[in-house]
Amino acid sequence: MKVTINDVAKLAGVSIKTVSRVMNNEPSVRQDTVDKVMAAVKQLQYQPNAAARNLASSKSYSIGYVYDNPNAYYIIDMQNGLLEACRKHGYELLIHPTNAKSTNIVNEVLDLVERSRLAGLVLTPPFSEMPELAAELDKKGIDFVRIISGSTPSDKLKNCVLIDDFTAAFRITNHLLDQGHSKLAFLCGDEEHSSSGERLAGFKAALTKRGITLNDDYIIPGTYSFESGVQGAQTLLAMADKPSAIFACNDEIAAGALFCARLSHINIPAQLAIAGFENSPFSRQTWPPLTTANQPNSIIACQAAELLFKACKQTSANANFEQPVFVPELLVRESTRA
Amino acid sequence: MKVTINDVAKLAGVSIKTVSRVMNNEPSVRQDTVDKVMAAVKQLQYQPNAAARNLASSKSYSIGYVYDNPNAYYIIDMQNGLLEACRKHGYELLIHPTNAKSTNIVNEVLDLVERSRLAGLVLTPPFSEMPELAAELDKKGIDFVRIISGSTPSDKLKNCVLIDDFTAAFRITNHLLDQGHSKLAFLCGDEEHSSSGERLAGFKAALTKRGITLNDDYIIPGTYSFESGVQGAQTLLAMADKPSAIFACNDEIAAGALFCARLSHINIPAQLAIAGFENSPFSRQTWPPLTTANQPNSIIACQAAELLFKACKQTSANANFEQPVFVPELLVRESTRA
DNA sequence: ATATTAATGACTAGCGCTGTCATATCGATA
DNA sequence: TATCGATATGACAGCGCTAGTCATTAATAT
Repeated sequence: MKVTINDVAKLAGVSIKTVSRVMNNEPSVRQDTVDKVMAAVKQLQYQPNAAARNLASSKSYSIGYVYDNPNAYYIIDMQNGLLEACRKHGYELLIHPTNAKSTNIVNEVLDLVERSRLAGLVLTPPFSEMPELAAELDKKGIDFVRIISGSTPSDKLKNCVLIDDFTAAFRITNHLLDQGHSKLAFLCGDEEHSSSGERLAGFKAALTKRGITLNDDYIIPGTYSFESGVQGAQTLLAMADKPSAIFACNDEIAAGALFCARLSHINIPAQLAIAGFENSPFSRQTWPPLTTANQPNSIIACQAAELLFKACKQTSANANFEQPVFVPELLVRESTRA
Repeated sequence: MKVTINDVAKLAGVSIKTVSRVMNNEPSVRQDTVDKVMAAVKQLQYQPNAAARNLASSKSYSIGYVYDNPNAYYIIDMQNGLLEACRKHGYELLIHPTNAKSTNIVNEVLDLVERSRLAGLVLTPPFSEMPELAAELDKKGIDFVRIISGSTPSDKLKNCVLIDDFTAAFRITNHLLDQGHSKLAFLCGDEEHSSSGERLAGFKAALTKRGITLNDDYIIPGTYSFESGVQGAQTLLAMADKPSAIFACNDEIAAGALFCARLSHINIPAQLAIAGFENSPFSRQTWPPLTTANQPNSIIACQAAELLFKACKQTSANANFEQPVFVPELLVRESTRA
């Protein structure tokens, strides 16, 4: 019934110490010994007792995912990616949704790590973009990986997985320009999310490159929400000189803009092109379907977790982080097709 | 730095065993002793080490949430509700998405419980509707709570939280009838989800009560997906005698139907009324917004977890389960408003 | 064959808590 | 006040594993 390390040792004909060595990937175990042990493990379906392991080694085999994001699809994708990596490496995932704006969020996270004896943390925006959090975690020697908006690996972003929102936004904007639009508006997401800034920067860069003058009035601040999209579009459509295309910072905003356009009996895309970002499931389900950029969230999350596991294994001294960069890919759909 | 039970015992002037008793709410500890200990706990900010607890007691303070549902909003809501209850009771939540159709799902779940030493399980459809799973869990003495579609508490549903889809569907149908419709169609969800059957039953009951003859051709089998809604609506709209209202088994399906209606240039709700179910966030964001029924998922989940914790504490012998029933509430929006 | 290194095992000591069982304390009764 | 049953508390072992220390053996080099 309950298989312990002893049973494995007996079956493999080695000492429990050796089994322990194998289970923990310690060096200086001969390959055929490893094989013998692994065979026994498989035969007995041995699963080390996590509690005992944690207790004895005072570090756990679980990582935490701290998030505060209203987008369910995003979270689920992230979770699934993280879980995939966790399963592969025998870790457990502890999810910790919380309010990013709470005053002592740093302490809350620190508490979480201590209480649950977490081996590490995966942070997504806005947590991945809090310098004071990163600093504190570093100080305490807590391993973590951040998923963050950015295009260029750098020393400051040591333990980061980068999402190149800039380039993706640049491409979406180019697509809009290719459709013959020149009066482009931009609906921003939350200011404190750097993705919003990056996307806006990509948007501006594309205009500049084509020599198109940017109309500052066409840049509408907002948040990553449907309501914000409705409002933003309202503002734009009330202008004497309306834009002919809207680039929304994400699909929710774009869906809001679409909703507003429909209220105003404006034909999409004939009278107004709308593009989103993120490739949420519903971006295919709006009418017309939204042009957007696909962010492979679960793959990104999986990579982030892999990176974290690597980090956990090496001493911080010789830490040598890769910085994978993902460029969301342009998906052209009817909402912008001439 | 690290506070152990010893520190608390010393400060409170009692033995560690007594502290343990207090921490576990065991009876036969005098009130003033409890107070002394709790004061020490508070002063030292003591947090019991979960790993040690698990190891010593061979049962853990985590529960599992097993699910297989494509609906991200649903999952997130459930998770949040479960987490709320977990935090309150000092439990941890282990999420376990998996494929419900895999052949040996029962073993997989059993494995999960054993490997992670789970204290209990929360099951949502379709897992909550697998008699063989429930039987096996019962046999192994594993505590679990099911969230399930049903209206009447009964012995067979001992450890269940019920969602009264029947009544909710009955009310939605009544609303449709009140709008003057008499040619009502129904787009089914997955057959293996009993919610689909319950909702259909409620639909039929409402028609019967009003003495309206049911057109069997108007009942379209399908799955809980947008695509299914598109297809179902296509079938209905291709009929010589089209229905004037569609009741979709959930919002996704309704959104699909909406999409299809738009493709066919059919005006909603003037030419066709469409109602959904679930109150997904996007049901407010379609055009026009969808009439639906609100299922308070996170509250339901929280209740389920509470029930589970109760179950964990009592011996199965004197188990005395409540069976809370939730009736999703009708939300009338533009998609059905005359 | 011998020196040198790499693999492995035997043993021990915990990790921080809970379970068992023995002991101490208490209130009530005779 | 002595006695008893019930209640409250403590001493101690052990959960299953890791990690350290040496001692021992096997593999490789000289």
